[in-house]
This record gives sequence, C-alpha cells and structure tokens, in this order.
Amino acid sequence: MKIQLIEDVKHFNRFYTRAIGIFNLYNSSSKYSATEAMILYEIKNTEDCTASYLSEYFQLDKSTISKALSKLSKNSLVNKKVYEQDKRVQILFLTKEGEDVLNYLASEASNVVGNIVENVTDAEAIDLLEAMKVIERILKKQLE
Amino acid sequence: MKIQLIEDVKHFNRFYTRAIGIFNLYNSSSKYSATEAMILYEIKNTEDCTASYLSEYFQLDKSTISKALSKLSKNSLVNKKVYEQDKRVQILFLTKEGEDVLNYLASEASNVVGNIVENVTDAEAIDLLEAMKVIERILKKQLE
DNA sequence: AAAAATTAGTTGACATATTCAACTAATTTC
DNA sequence: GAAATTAGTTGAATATGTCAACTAATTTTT
Repeated sequence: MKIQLIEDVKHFNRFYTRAIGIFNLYNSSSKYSATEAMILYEIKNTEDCTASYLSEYFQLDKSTISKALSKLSKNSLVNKKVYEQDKRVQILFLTKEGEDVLNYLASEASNVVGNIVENVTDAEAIDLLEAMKVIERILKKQLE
Repeated sequence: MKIQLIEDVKHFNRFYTRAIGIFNLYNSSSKYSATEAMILYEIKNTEDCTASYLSEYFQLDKSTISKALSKLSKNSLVNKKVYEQDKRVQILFLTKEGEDVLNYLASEASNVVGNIVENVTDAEAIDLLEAMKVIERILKKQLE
C-alpha cells in the first residue's frame, strides 16, 4: 500500500516540521542562526570539511554556504586552510572561539529539548529512542 | 538517563531537519513556498481558521502570517471574511483556485515522497509507520 | 602538451522572507 | 467609561536564498 505510506510520511513530515519549529533550538535571541549552528556542528564533526561538502550535505547553494562561511570567518569562528594537494579546496576548522560558540549553542539546544522531554516517562523514552532509530535507519538508505 | 535522551533527540532532529531539506517538498521551481503550502493546508483543514491561530500554531510572527496571507489573498487563493461575533477577527477560506493549488502542491509532494519511499520494502514500511506514530504520540503531548 | 571541460569557491544584483515596533480598530476588564 | 488587551496591518531594517558570471586550479580529451 504505497499510497497510504506516502500520505503517512507526509503527515509525519508536517508534524515534525512543526515540532522543529516549536523546538526553535536556535532562536532569534541567539546571535547565530540555525544554519550557522548546523555548519559549525558539521565542521566540528567532519574530517577535512569543505564548502562543497557542506553544500552537498545540506543541499544548499554553494553561494549560500560561501556567504555563511564568510560571516563565520569574519566573526573568527571558522578558519580556512588551503588544501595543498588541491589548491582549489579549503579545509575548514573551528577556532577556539568557534568551539566555544558551538558548545554554547549545543547547551542551549539541550536546555530546550530538555524542557520538552522533561515529562517523558522512562518507558516512553525507550520507545521514542527506538522509533527514532528505526526512522533514521530506513530513511537514511533512501536519502543517499 | 535524561541526558542521553536529550542527545538522542537532538541527533534525530539533525537527521530529520536535513531529511526535510533533502525532501524539498515545495521546491524552488514551485511558484509557492513551503510556508504558503503549510498555510493553505491548514486553512483547508481547520474550522474557522484565523491569522492568529496560524501564528500560534506555526509559532511564526503575526506580521509574517499577515504578509503571507496578503500575498495569497492578492493571488486569489484565500478569502477573508470578517467574523460577525468579533469584528477584529477574519475567518480564512480557500477559494476554488486555492483548493486547486493546494491539490497540485499535495500531488507534487506525494511524487517527491513517493520517489523516496519507492525502495522501502513492505516490512520496512510497517516499521516506519509504527515508528512515526510512536514519535508523534509521545511528542505531541509535550508540545501542547 | 595544449585546448576544452570540470570543479571549488567568491561575488554582485536581485528577489524573498523575517523581525521589530508602531499603529488602527474592536473588544474586554475594571 | 477609561484602561488594557487582542486581531490584524504596515513600514523600515535586516537577513536569507537564488542566479549567473567570474577566477583559479585541476582533470579530461585529443
């Protein structure tokens, strides 16, 4: 019943899109946007992270990434080092300040999520976790 | 272990945020944005839908909603009728054209999701569905 | 090995979207 | 009936995303 599956996935998309909006992890009071937070996280957790990798990974235009990186670079959160084996490429690094900001954003996000899951029971937590793993496992294959 | 739960939810948020980005249901070739699609859907499926309801529901600034509605209204997709019991309030309706556009956007979105779940097996589909239900059931309570 | 094509990244012009504060009009509270 | 609240609009400022053109480095083709 593929048609039903499609409608159900769309329903969940609507639900989770709104949930993410309500989570509002990187809110307007924060000096940094969600995109910037995502980029900082990805640079930290990806070996030899580059602008084109980020562009591909987030499916964002390379100009969008370039400009976001320029801003992060101007604010001394990110450094770029020309990759010697291919001088078109720049490897991205977080500065000390970039790490600090990332840690700060992560703890803010943890507080928000913490408030939301505060009233989740232990049994629910187990189910929730399992369900998230299932979705990630199944969809990840399809998204590659 | 609440701390672990928080980190796991954040992990899933990252995954699903990216998944939604890649789904790109209402893509740039479409004449209407994701926000507009969401608004049309919500007007269609909410009795006596109003701008403040949408603002609250999507946690978007009322000016953002107002402007989006102006555009939809100018494009003859949405009509506003003053609510007689409280003349500050306007009830929102889709026009025939609005319904058509919503249907069109829905079928586009179905195609995209269809492509993604194309290779999901029947067994996986059952698991996926169940997992989505679990997440929605548990998180919905917390988001209210 | 030179020409042509591709790739990484930047830039500028433009269009869109979002935010904030100020505002009007209708309604409620006191 | 005055003061406060609520629904919705507007304008100015800012942020964001998109597109095409561009440079420089590298790879492919012949």
